[in-house]
Amino acid sequence: MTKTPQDRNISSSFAKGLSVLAVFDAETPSLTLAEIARRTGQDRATARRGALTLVQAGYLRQDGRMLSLTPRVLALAGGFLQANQFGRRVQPVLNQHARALDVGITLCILDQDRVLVLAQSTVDQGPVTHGFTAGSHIPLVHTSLGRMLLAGLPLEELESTLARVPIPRHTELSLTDPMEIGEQINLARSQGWSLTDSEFEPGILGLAVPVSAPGRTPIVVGASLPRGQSPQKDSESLLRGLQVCAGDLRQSRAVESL
Amino acid sequence: MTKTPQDRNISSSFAKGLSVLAVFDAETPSLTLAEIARRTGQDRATARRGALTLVQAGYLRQDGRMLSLTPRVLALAGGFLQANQFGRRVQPVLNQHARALDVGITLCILDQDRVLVLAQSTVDQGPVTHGFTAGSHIPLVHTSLGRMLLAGLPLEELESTLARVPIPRHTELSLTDPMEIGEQINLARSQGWSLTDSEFEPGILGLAVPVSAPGRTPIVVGASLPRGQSPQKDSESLLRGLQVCAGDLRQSRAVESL
DNA sequence: TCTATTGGTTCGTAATACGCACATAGTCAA
DNA sequence: TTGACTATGTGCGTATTACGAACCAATAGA
Repeated sequence: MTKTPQDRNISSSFAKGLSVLAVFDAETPSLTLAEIARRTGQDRATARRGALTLVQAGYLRQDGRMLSLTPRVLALAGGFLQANQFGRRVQPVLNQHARALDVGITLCILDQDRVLVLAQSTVDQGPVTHGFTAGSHIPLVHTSLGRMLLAGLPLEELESTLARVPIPRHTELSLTDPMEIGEQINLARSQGWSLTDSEFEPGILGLAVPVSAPGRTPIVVGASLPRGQSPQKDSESLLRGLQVCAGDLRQSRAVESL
Repeated sequence: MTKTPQDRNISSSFAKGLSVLAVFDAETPSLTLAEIARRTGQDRATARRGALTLVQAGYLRQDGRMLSLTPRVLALAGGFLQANQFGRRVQPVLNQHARALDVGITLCILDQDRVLVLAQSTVDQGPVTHGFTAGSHIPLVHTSLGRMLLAGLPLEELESTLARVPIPRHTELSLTDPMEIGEQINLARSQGWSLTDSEFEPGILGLAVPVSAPGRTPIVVGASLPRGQSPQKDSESLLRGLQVCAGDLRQSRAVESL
């Protein structure tokens, strides 16, 4: 009657618990037990055990019936950031170019069909402030960052991804036809940069260029700027700046093993 | 023969797995299975199951025999940062004051007897660049940030903490007598700021002021500057700047519920 | 008010993770 | 090379563990 050919090397309890920790995202900063159970697809009792374990370990805190993340989760990320010398190698480069170009620069990677912000330069009051930080997720198909990342995928992976991801509609100008989006991605790949115009935020241009070498895990940097009369012209100097920034990052060898 | 009065609400497998994830810190960016087992105090087989589960979940990657964190752990931190609007409320304030004062400003909290960096403004090439980022741990008893944090603890907690933590010796000037350190902490509490001189890095001053209200979970901001002839004088204007910064953070209500 | 949902608890049982043990393969010194 | 040591992978019997249904109490919503 053994019907579960489970991998004895994987701890399913642990995996279930992890998925509890992972349901806390930007949109839902605090959740009830019932919510967690629903989102993880676990039984309420199971989700409760997972959540209580996380509370005991200090990763979650409980205020009444709401559960939310504690600062301790930052320590986990800190391990990654320090291991890759982000503070020493990446952040200074981003800051330097951001200062010179007077824009916020974002470094991103793909993670689970989403764009994950690895690091972001910090310029006072940029024109577009969505409040993204390292660890934030940003839209995939309607941002220059996302499209440039997708352009770095192997073709078959790109196709399956495009077929899989939802295509929301952030603005009137958001492309909704997967074919059109695919073309923009191909364009980005061939020309080596990606420009989006008001597809995520009205009146805002997004510009992104690759950092990683072709064929490797895609990593990109990008920036936003307010749309003027001529998007192409507006972004010309910024494009060159971003390309220099990407070159510096490549040279710093900081993003090679991600 | 039942001898383990275990809490049925806690999943011990999950807790063990979490401790595997937590052993990856700044000093040891990649570990072997045996190392993990040793550090977590778990059986090798147990540690292996935990690690393999983390690999499958995408939080760890395996290169040969070495295991290391993947960028995905950043997403966990992102949940916390976004929930508390760090990108929108905290980072801009830090950046603004950092720019005005021309120093890097660090926002910290206590976590497990360590100083955890919550956020950091990044000024181009500050004098002291340890490469700290959000999620980094910095020394507790020999930095102004750590002492100011300790000064915010209830007295009995402070005592037990001081008795518990190791006291390393970073420089010739590092205080090593717990009593002396305790006095410095008391001084910090009474005067409302903390100054350290070359106790962590030779020739570098550290200055920190509290952000949190007295009695609440301590949160502090601080900065570093090179030591001149007179530490007190050097830091006078910076102290006022940090106090304004702390006031702004208080007003932004961003750090109330940590 | 009534009703639906939630949080908390109990408990029998199936499933699971534990950890010893063994086999193998590197690693370093002598 | 040899030999001692350490690391990794895996099998497996068994005790532990986590599962989830069922139930009650409390809360929220209408």
